[in-house]
Amino acid sequence: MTAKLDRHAEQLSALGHPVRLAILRFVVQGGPEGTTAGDIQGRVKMPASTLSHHLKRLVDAGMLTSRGEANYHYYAPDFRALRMLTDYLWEDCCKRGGEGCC
Amino acid sequence: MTAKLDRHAEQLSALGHPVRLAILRFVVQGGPEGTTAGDIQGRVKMPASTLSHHLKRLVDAGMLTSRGEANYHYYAPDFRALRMLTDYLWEDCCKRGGEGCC
DNA sequence: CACCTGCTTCGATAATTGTAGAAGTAGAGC
DNA sequence: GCTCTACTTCTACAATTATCGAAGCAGGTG
Repeated sequence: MTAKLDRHAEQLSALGHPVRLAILRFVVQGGPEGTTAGDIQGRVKMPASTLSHHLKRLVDAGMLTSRGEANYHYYAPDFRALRMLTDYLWEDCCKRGGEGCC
Repeated sequence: MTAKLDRHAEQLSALGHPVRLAILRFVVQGGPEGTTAGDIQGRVKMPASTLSHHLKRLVDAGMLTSRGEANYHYYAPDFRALRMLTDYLWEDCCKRGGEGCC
């Protein structure tokens, strides 16, 4: 019970940084095929080491998956995880009274 | 453009802590009337000062609104902000190619 | 008008997170 | 097998965030 909450908090925390949120959106917009680290760097403009740290955080949180192909690294969104996360926020909305909210 | 991203990152960051996520869900489940700080404390079990700090963070991020009535403080969810936030994550999904994801 | 309740604000300390240069690695090409 | 590209990992320092006791404050109540 708490485990699920902690996991979702970790995911939200991973998204709770301007650079990582920009990365996630860019990768989401790029679709299931994935986007290379280089393309992401071209978008967010920062040292590779810093970018890599942020990408690792997103992968660890389960928001992105990564796959290496030749010497490129592709990052793809985990749509299922993202959907579960957004749904979680609305779960049991107003069950303790009230209405007309969701 | 970046302002909106920064704002949403701030909101996600506010939700990215187990205690605050638990608070938000509890308040969301409590409906539009709001939930008192005392009721929230009964749920999350922690010193009042720490709780108050977390509540302030959620209000500052615009996820909750607060209202004082007698000597109780009511916290209510900002459903509009929450909806905009969850929608934002999916905005322009796959517009750079790919399909079958959203 | 003391004084109690229900919370917030202050202040200090501990813990986590962000940043980026330098060094390391895996694969492609000559 | 050297070298270049495309990243990642290491390391260290800076900045932010979390926690909670103590003090403060705005209503109510006797």
